[in-house]
Amino acid sequence: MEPPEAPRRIALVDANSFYCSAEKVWRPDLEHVPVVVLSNNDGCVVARDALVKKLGVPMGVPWFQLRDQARKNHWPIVAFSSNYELYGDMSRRFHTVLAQFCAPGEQERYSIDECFLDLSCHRIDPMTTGHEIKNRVKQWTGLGVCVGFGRSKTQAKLANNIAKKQPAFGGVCDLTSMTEHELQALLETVPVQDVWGVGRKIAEALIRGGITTAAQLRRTDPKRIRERFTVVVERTVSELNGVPCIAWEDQPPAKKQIISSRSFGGPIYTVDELADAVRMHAGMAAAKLRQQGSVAGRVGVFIETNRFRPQDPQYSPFKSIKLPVPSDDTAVITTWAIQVLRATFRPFRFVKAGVMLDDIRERGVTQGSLFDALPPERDLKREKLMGVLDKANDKWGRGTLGIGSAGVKGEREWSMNRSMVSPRYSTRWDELREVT
DNA sequence: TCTGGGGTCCTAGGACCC
DNA sequence: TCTGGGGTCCTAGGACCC
Repeated sequence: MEPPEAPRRIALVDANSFYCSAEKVWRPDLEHVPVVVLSNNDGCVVARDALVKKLGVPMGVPWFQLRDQARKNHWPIVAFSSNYELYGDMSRRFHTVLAQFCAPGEQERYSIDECFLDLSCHRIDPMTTGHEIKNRVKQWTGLGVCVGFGRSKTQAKLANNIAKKQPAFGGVCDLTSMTEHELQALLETVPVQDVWGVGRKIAEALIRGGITTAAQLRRTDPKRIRERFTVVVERTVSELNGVPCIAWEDQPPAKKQIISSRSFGGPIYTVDELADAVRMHAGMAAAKLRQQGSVAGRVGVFIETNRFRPQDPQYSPFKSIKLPVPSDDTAVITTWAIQVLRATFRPFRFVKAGVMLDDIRERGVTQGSLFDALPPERDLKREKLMGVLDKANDKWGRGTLGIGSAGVKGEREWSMNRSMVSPRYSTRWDELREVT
């Protein structure tokens, strides 16, 4: 029999209103002004600061609706177009500070603004360490964070949620030092839909069955949960009980699917204009593919009409095709994508297009066709060309170089609207913050 | 007029094979 | 002419996450 494993202690550090905070760090004049950040195309609200949340603005509202509402109510809301170069750099700083608190394999960069730390092997007082983390991130990056400690990732997420929503905790919540009785009592205060892994549908079903709090979910019979739902929810119950079921991933695994898509700045009606956008997305997706050293075996294309206009005829097909030989070559992927597009196109009023790469595997270990006498030779000339493409787009910005007319910089009907974008303060010399 | 983008995992069901 | 069950692979769709 194996010795029982020592209990784990996992921290989840989560930045508060990350995109808004990343903007406000550079705009101290906006400290007391409500701020939102918009999705691509200035479509929806994807981030709200504390002041906007207090106004009762829900996540995901269309900006044109909020703008009118703000005008009517005299809310001085300031909106920013999304500035991913800025957020990416702020994220890098955030994770770099957190790396100081653990060994390399003990950090999992879960998302742009969330990070798990496995501190099981550190002799720490969680509350003290939690506040140290919070203070140091604030001091070095300007970002506010909350810290949650638990015996599993789900518990750590839950602790973080409590730290965020219950001011009495002061931004740090430690479930690992609580008695069973304290833990269960605290979880009584958490609605079941706040549990990580319980979304809208499952929450509805649970509540119908009389399970309304995290404490109740924790006490359910895993077998019955599995019969009623899936293994995913069963694992959540185990995790709530402090039994880790979700793997630790300190190295980000290679993507199994890569998507590039975007709404257009305005509606598009012709296949040639769609082809232009699809070429751009094929190029973007292929570049991501090369970056992780993979090839794709399937290329798919989707185009969409506007589902918010019920008066319009709707047509939103997705079609994919298996490549004769898996590839990471922009020209190859583009050619097939355009072919798929032309096969599905019908004249409608389109508002969005995208390219999806599937059946992704490591480059170099690909099996050639049975009928190939020799393994397919790698085309060194093409690889060199792709290398130049990637370097140029990396250095001078996306869409500097493309195949054919794809992604040549300039205004088109389908290019994005982002009229309220802030400077890239931290990554471009010519956009540095000026102090006068 | 204007309503995001990019992922993962699981399950069910059909095709196909032995 | 009739009839079976088990296994695998693939795909579509649903649910979740940030």
